[in-house]
Amino acid sequence: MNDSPDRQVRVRAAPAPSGSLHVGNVRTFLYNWLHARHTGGKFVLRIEDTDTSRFTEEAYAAVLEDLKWLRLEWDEGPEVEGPHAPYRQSQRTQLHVDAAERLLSVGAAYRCYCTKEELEERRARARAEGRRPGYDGRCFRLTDTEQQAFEAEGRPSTVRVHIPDEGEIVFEDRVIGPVTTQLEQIDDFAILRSDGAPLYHLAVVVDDGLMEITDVIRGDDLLSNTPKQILLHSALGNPIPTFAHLPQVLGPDRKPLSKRHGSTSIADFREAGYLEDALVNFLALLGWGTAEDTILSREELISRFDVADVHPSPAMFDTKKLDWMNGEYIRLLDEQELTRRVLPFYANAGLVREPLSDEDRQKVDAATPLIQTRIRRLDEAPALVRGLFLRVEMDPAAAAKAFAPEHVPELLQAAIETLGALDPWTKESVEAALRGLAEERQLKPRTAFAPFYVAISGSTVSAPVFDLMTLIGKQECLERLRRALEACGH
RNA sequence: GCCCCCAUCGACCAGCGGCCUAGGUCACCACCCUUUCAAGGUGGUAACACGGGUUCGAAUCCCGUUGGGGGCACCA
Repeated sequence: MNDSPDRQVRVRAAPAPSGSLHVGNVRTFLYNWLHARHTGGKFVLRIEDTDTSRFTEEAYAAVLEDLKWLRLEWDEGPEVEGPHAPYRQSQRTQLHVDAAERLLSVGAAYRCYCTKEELEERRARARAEGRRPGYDGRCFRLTDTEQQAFEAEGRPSTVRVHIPDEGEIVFEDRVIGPVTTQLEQIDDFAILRSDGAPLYHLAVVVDDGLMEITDVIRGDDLLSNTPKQILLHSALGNPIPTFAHLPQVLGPDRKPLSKRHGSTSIADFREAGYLEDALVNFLALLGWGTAEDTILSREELISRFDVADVHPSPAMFDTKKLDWMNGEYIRLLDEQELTRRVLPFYANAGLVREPLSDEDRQKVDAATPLIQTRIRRLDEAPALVRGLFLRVEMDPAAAAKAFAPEHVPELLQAAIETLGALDPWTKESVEAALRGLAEERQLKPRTAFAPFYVAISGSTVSAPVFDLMTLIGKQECLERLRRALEACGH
């Protein structure tokens, strides 16, 4: 637990905006959010957009949109602001540069005049000789006269922090456990580019310090770099935050989840008809969980979550389980809400056009209970009720199978006659009529009704056919049955 | 190459020295229910990577091996 009485928990999410968020990053943000809510702390959103060549305003907007959709609301950050504004790293460079100057003035950092080419060449050589390819610290050993000479010739310089060769740095990671690093493994890394721009580690540490971040929860790709950041924090006189490194989220091939595994962005999942609560529930359980329960509300997640319980081993993103869980959440929705959510999918599939006509409105409402137990994703809904809105083509394979039995033409003919005379046209009367026909012919329901599914829905994967027929109306049903009869070869 | 991290059913989680003949969930299989498809119900298959220790006792602690992942940038 981190409910240390002396300071309120402050965590942050620090996305580099490159478009819609990757689900792996979302899990990291979710854990931060859960930790903040669980401890009654603050969740800060800081956008790490320092590499201006890579980040666009659209990408930035997409990040905020994703977080809002997931309802991972932030207490400080863009739009809501707060005492540590600005919350976009690109607007904080002066702060970072000032910190670098301070490190320079106290001798914790020094200027390095090595060129990129020199460094690359030395790195390549080190690798070839089996040595660690980091910086060898030679500019730290520059004499004053050598340095003045470089300055006089106007040679550009980066700023590096000096790391002692001896000693070790130990920190207690809340998911990994104690982590020890020998200082000889850490090179004098750069904190300012030769054009004066601050580098990642500097920016993170300065901002985490200024924003009084107490608990850093992030991906374990930063685990090996954490000692560097601890060193920087100390050099800057910051309190050292606690760290929790989350293992990677894996794809089905056990490789880190990436675009080549297909959909990985929140936008993709939203468009496929996943519900935000299902995604949150599912992601929360990737790397953390309880023994018995899997469907957990946000409140339950918040009260049970503890970073210390997070698995140190990587977890695979299992779409099958997500689909199941999403289906559970769809069934939890009330009909009105589900209707509201599937409507865009109907429109997108060309079944209806907004604003809805009265007739379509009625059909859309009536369709909801028919699809609710039949879909796992919202985008599966249109296929089940296409026949409700359109005179759909009959699926050739389904038709071939359903119309093959010898009794089918006669059955369809009888149905056309019986239904043609049916009054009133209600679900009960339609069902009774068709069941009657099946019984007279001693047909089992499943074989008897297959032709009707194909005739009305175009397929045997469909919402229940009696409901559809009732909603479609007598005349249209008769039309489709006649069409089916013709397709049988009559 | 060097350093660091990880290792329970196919997947996610439970297990934190005896309650384990290893539990739950997804997936899978079978059966039931059923107008198709689902949903629902019942049951089932299935795992402690390997090898050494420590201990009366190990899935649980330690060490190796193997296998995965990450880091070693004037990227973030």
